[in-house]
This record gives sequence, structure tokens and C-alpha cells, in this order.
Amino acid sequence: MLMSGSEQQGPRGRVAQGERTRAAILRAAVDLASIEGLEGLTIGRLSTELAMSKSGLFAHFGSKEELQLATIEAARAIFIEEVVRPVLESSERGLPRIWELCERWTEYAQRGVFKGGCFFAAASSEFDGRPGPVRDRIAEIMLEWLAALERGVREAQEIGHLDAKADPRQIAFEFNALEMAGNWAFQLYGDLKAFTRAREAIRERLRSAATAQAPPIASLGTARREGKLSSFARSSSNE
Amino acid sequence: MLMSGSEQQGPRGRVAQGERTRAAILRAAVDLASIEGLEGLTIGRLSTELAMSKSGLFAHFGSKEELQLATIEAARAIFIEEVVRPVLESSERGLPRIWELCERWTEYAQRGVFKGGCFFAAASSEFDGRPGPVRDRIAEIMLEWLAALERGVREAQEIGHLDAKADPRQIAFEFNALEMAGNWAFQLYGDLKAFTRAREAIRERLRSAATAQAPPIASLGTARREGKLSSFARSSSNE
DNA sequence: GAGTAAGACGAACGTTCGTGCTAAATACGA
DNA sequence: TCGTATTTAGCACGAACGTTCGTCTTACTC
Repeated sequence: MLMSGSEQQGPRGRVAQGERTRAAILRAAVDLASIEGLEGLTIGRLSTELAMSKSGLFAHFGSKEELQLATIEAARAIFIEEVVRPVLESSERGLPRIWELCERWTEYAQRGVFKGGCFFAAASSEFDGRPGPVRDRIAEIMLEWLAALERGVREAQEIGHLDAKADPRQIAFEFNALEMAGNWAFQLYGDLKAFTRAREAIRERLRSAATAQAPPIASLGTARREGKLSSFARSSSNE
Repeated sequence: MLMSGSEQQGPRGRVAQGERTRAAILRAAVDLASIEGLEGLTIGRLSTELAMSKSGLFAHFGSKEELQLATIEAARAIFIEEVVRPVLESSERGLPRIWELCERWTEYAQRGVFKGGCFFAAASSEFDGRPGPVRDRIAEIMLEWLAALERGVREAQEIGHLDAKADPRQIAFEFNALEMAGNWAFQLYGDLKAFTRAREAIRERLRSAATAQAPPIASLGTARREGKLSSFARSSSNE
């Protein structure tokens, strides 16, 4: 569901010109939309930014709504690449993975993968009152993410890291809430400590639900790059 | 045209006509903005909805930004009236009040005081990337709310309901995160259970920080209307 | 080299945006 | 009841919106 297959190429081995242009448009669109919103994502403005004509840009999508939907898919692909895949590839199932999911998300928000903060946090707030395919797709993708968190918790329970009596849905809700609030405070106040607060709350919540045979929460570090996690990495990481 | 003589007030020096019209505009503006956003709050659309002319409406504010700022103030007044004041008037300092703050907020979001959900949740997300007086004012008001939560916690610590070692800022952050996530899930999925989840998480967090002499958390009910809270009410509630 | 299709362009469509002006209508103290 | 100040409407503006159209360039096929 989250994470799927490969890209197709043009007729001959090379990628068609149009495809490259389209990709460039979407790369810019995703950043612009994360700042200005999906509705503030304007064809005129986008074309100016890319130094191309409105009509030329427009031809790639056929309607503004199609552009919005394509932008959402592009953002989803980036999100998966930046957050979901690294976690599935590098962390062990159970408590390390659920922690790593949160950690990676926080980092993704903090690092500014999208210029205006988390694309989906912004888009879901913007479109929650505007029925239509755009809203529906955004809601779906957010559900995917919530489901990923929930599955992480469930796996941790199966392995015996977390109390089996805990409600995975509830915990997923809480973690998502804390992460999005971190993103929110960072965007509104530039307050980096908000991420620390989110992290701290998540850690504490994990502690409260952890079992005796869970790896110590304190060992779940912040600096994951290079090594620190190699003790957990690459055993049977997929799915 | 809008609210002519029909709105009977005493014939003596009552509220000026313009003031009444302005208030009617803002009442509509606040709802429209909570759905469409403060930028989607359009003068043309608003005037159509109120069956008055664009220019007539416009004259009350002088610029779109002034309209936005006035709308924000109107929303703030409603929020205070619906959430803050009832709590300060009806609940005892300490744990009951901090709980009641959260409870009232949840109810305010659930009840649809603004048609599109919490006005400030929407507005702060929309404007977090657009510097200017509008963004600044929204940020200020959200800080007021966070400070109110924080003070609630601090008071509960002073009274001895909550562990003095807990960090009030941290707890305020967490409660705000859970509430806003409840609002978010409700707006996006129509999921009423999200509010239950938020409530549950807040209750649990309070439990974890409560002292021995705190009133039992379980007694902090959901149904507050009529009586249930009269045991806490009206001792020295002000300030 | 001729033929074809994709891709990008500039101009223009009708609409709506925010914002000025000026005149009419209305409310209200005298 | 009247006169004036406030309040509303009418109209026009330039800019930007999404969208359509016809044209021109480029690149690949035969």
C-alpha cells in the first residue's frame, strides 16, 4: 500500500523530454504548495518560477485539479522515499521501528524536505472542508500513514515489546498528534524545541506501554545516521 | 437592506446601524473563513452571501487585510466566550480547571462553533508561511491559548494536584497537540471517536502527573452541563 | 528529405479578485 | 420635520485566475 513499484521509461531507453519537464514542474509545485497551499498553487505563478509559459505548463495536466492531484502523488513519493522506506530498510520490527518511524518523521519536518513544512499536514488542513477528489486523496494518504504507525505498534505488541492491552489505534493517533504539533509550532514560531517536546512525549508514552523484554527506551537515540542503529539493522527488515 | 428597521432596538441612542452591519458581516466572515480559509474569505463571496454590495461591505474595512484582522478578532471574542470564560467562571483552580479547559475546547470543536472547525487551527496552518500582521496576530492568539493551558498546569502544581517536577510548557504542548489532532481528524474524516481519543490521552497524562491529594481523575466527567460541576463552582474563580 | 507527432509558446477568452471613486439612500439629533 | 453625517450602492479599473486556441520549433520515422 505504502511503497509500490517502478517507473516506466519512454519509448526508447531515454526518458522523453515531456516527462522530464513534468517532473521539474512537480518538484517546484510540491514546494510551492507546501508554502502557499494547494489552492494557492497557481499555474501562473508556477510558470513564472520555472520560466516557462502558462499554456505550456498547463498542457501537461489539462486542469488545475489534475495538477493538484499530480502534485499530491509527487509529494507522496518524496515522503515515502524520505521517511517510510529508510525506516523499513534500516530498523528492526518492534519498538525500534515504531520509534524510528516517529524519529524519521520529525527529522523530515525539521529538515524542511518541503519548504513549507509537512506537505500533508498543510494540505489536509486546507482541504478538510472542500469535498472532491483532491480531499479524498489527501485523506487516503494520511490514513496510510496512520495505518503505518498503527502497524508498527501492533508488531511491537506481537514481538512483546509493548503491552498487548494497549490500543494501537490510540497510540497511532497520539504519535501523529504530537508530530503534527511539532511541525505546527515549528512553522508558526520557528521553535525547534517543539520537536524535542514531541520526541520527549513519544518516548515517555512508549516507556509507559513497554514491557520488561523491550529494548531500553533510552537507547533509542536521536542521532541515527551512520552506525548508531546498526545493532538493529538488516536482519529481516522487509514489511 | 441588511438589517434595516426590522431589528428593533430601543429608539434612543442605541448601537449605530453601521456597527450592527459590521457585526453581521464578521459573524458570516468567521464561518466562511473557518471553511475556506482566511485567504479564501473573499469580499465578493461574502457580500453575495449577505445580499449586499461588494463596495458597501468593503467600506467597513478599507482593505482585505483589515477585514482579515477584524475577522480574527471576532473569532477570538467568540472563542473566549465559548471556551475560556465559562471555564474560568465555573471551575476550581487546579486539576479541575485544566481538565475543564481541555474538555471545553474539545466540545467547542465538536459542536461546530465555527462551521469549518476550530478557526485558529485552520488559520494558523494557512498563514504559517505568510509573514505579515495577519500571521503575527494569529500566532499571538495561539500563544495566549498555550499560555492559558500552561498556567492551568502551573496552578495545579501550586495547589499540589500535579507533580511539581512536571514541565508545564511540555504538558501544554501535549494537550494542545491532542486537541488539535482531534479537530483535524474530525474535519478530515468526520470521526467523532477522535475526540474520545484526545480526551483519553489527556486523562491518562493527567493521571501520570497527578499527586496523591489530587481529586480522582475518573471523577472529571464529560457531561458537565447542569450540576455535575457545581461541586467545583464559584469559590474564588476569577483571574 | 518529407511526414508526423510532441512539446512549448503567445495571445486572448470570460471571470473574479481587491480597490478606488462618486452618487444615492438611509439613519438620527435638532 | 429637516439637515447632515453616516452608510450603502453603482460602476470602473487593473491584475490575476483557469482555460482554449492556433502556431512554431524540435526530434524522430520512413
